[in-house]
Amino acid sequence: MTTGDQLELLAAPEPVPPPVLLEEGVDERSGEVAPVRIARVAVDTPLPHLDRLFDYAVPPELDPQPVPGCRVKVRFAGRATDGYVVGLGETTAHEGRLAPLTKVVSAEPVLSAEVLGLAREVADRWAGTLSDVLRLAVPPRQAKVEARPSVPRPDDDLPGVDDEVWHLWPDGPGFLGALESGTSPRVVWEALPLRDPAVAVAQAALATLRSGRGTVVCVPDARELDHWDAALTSVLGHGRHVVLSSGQKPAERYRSFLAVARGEVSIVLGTRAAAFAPVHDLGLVTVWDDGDDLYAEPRAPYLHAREVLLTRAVREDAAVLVGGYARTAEAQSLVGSGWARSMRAEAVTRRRAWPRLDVTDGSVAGGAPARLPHQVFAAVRRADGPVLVQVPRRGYRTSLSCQDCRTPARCAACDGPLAQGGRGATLACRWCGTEAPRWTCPTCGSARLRAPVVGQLRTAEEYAAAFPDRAVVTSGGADVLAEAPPGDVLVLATPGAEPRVEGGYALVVLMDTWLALGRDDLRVGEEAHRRWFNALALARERAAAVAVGDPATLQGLVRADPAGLAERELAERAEAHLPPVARVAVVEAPADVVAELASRSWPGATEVLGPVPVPTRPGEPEHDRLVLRTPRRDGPALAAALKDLQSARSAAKLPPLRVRIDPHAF
DNA sequence: TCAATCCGTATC
DNA sequence: ATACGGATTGAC
Repeated sequence: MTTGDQLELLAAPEPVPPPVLLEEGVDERSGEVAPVRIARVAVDTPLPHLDRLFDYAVPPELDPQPVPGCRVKVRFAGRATDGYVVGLGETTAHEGRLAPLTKVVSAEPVLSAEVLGLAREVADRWAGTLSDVLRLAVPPRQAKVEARPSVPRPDDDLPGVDDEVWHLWPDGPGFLGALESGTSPRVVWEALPLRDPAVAVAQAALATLRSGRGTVVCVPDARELDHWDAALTSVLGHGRHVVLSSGQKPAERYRSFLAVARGEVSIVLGTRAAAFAPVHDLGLVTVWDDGDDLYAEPRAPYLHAREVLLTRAVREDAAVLVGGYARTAEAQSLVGSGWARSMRAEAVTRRRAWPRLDVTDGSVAGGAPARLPHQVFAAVRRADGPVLVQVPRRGYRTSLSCQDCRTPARCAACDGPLAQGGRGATLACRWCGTEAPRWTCPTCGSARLRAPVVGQLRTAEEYAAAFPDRAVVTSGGADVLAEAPPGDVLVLATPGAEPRVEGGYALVVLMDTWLALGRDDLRVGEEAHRRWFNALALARERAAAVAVGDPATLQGLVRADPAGLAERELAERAEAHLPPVARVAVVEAPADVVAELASRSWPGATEVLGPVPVPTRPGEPEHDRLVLRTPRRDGPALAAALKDLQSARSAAKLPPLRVRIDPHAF
């Protein structure tokens, strides 16, 4: 070999080693060479820079032997660590010595290839780690449950699909037919009072089951879960679905999970973590009331169950049903892009289904109790049957708005909420920090600002005194009622805590609607309308409804037009460059770290807003917040950049940053 | 010249 | 956390 050749070799880039057979064992009897079995393992480590697969040697004497998807113990960085085998083979790209699997915890394959792929995609989308996502996707093991598998089997024949409940929607029966024939339509569904959405979804799950495919149904909370569980049982009979929720006891939850993982049951009803349920041959994913913030995971990587389900539907070619009385801008964007179809009833049906809504200002007249508008007083006196009064909770985070027309005060630079006393005592944007010393209202030109009035919570005693012929019950806070007693009851409930009542309410009252609009996150309007529609949906047919507030801001509610409202909301988000039209990443960390991040260059057309101080409770360390905003197409690149950042930090033993992609609120 | 020790880095 | 490799230090 000449000197020149050697130099060339030295200058050449590091050669990528081909996968090699590392070690060989010789069978003593035959003398044949037996290759060493290698397990590829997803190791449970919180460190982003170690978020990849590692290979381990499988000792031949290990009992039981590993299978793909099973839980194992391995020695990782010197300590015993949990992991999942994601594959078995005979080659590795690792150049060093392989450590052996320490133990196969159980031969139960709890992590399917589908869920692994989903978890990887989800982790990347939210700049998080596979481990963090797998912790949500696979519940903790319960050995006793594994040993004694016991889910009741259905004891009757599969019923036929009954599309009666879907007749209110012209496309409804066709949708069920498509599911039953094995195709995968995608629908954003505007539900209506008068038909139980849980029964309608149960029929959709049944149609899907009759095509040989499974369904995941997500609902926001335990109260809905109970109702939907009963509805699914009424349609499907016993043993055809399981409930999977974080509220269950560990053994109960794991029993449901195992029944699904083993393919014994293929319809899953649950809260947000059920989005990962390992249903075999997935045919349909459904999410009810996707605007509920309970779908947003409060821990890293702060993912959203609706987005997980949509991702999953694409990966597994499943049908999609995003339903609610109200409609989110996110759901509307699926329609706007043509990805999903909007399913609504005709106008005449919608008018018949929703209660007729009168809007009254807050004027109080003689005869009514203190602070109770006389139109509300009169309507309650007139009502023949149960009455629901939705009372906004006090203590909402309030932002500033116009003194004269109540338009929220927004930042001229980024459309974020203005607040007093962020940095110093000047008026400044809570997102980007831009100061607005001379604010004027873009709607009416007024220069006067006000903090929205936080209304007095009317006490049950006041109502009881005003309506002596009615039993007054309350629901809210720690005491949430699922079902109100029948009869001439008057129910006072905070938004989201409204109980159902047998036969539906004769009257629904929405008190002080402007209070709900005084919050300052990006979903003010959407969230307020969602809660109003959900309350109105508890009314019986031809019920009355009264809203206390400004008729101009309640037009969409009066017209009972959730899709129209969602379209407007989406247009506003587009104009303000907010999700789901744009993608944002909200990063929180100590001020010096955030300052350095603010000066970096970020992928594509990413804008940097801030930093601004995060409002902190006493005793908490002070942090700054940076908002990175980017066109949707650059979302993956931004997430990758943030993941790289987290990796670099964890490799340097620095604490992780709090990174939230498209958070529900910030 | 060699071994003990320190430091940074990878973690199979 | 622990283990390893390379660099550094210090005794002979």
